Amino acid sequence: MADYSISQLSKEFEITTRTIRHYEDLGLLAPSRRGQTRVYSPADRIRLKLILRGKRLGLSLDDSREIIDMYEPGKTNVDQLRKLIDAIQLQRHKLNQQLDDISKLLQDLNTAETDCVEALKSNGQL
Amino acid sequence: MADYSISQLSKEFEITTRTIRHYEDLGLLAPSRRGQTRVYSPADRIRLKLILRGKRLGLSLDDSREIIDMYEPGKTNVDQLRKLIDAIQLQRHKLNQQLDDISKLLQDLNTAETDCVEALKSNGQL
DNA sequence: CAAATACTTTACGTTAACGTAAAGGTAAGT
DNA sequence: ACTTACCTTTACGTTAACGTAAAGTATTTG
Repeated sequence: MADYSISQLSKEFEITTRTIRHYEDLGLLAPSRRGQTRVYSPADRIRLKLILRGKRLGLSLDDSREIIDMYEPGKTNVDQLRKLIDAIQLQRHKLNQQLDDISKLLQDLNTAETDCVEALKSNGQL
Repeated sequence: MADYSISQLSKEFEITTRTIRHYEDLGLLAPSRRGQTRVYSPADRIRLKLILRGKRLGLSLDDSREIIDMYEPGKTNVDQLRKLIDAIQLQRHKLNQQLDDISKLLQDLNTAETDCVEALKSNGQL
């Protein structure tokens, strides 16, 4: 219990219902149904949260699906586990690259900002 | 001096020349010309670098252009400076959000990885 | 019980960010 | 002079990620 309707989720995460259905079309979500109507479990909600986090990080929906599927149970096959570990390393590498990019950008923003503030000061305008 | 051709840049950054010309079409780059041929200055090269960094962070090309334009000189107008500072704050906010997202994802990856390794160990396969 | 509200599927439209020819100009090497 | 290697513009094609409209079903509310 404590399930969600599609519009509830769309409001909570500020996306359209179309978007949520789109994720289902691509196999990223698989809510159960009550009759014809979609019913989202807390687990479904978490999956959606992960998808949106991936989006903020610039991942494609396909990438997100792969990552999310990493957390799924039933990974009994040894080869699958090895492939998973490889995929994880790769993702970690990408994320560390992003961290680097971000810290550089933040530095640049700081520089730009102090430049602005200085310029304003020297105009006696601040 | 120390200028670049379009193919040099495309090789250095592992993108196609089409991509570079596309950025010019969108007003992100404005190389000079020798005759009809594009000539990229070191400053142009830096701009391209910034664009690609933005891309890795999931920014749109329009977003990147706005950010890049922050670093440009000739920002004498006071109102412009104020707007710039606001834009910088906003970008900083987004980047901090991304930092948060990434650290969470890295945590998840760690968990997933140790789970994998454990599963392999218990199979006597590692 | 009628009207509004929320849900559904189907399907064509749109935007961003390029890909992919096509058709041609220029400059260097042999 | 001919081929090879870059360069150019123009223009239609493609993919991802939805938007948007149409047409219908189901439930809730005045």
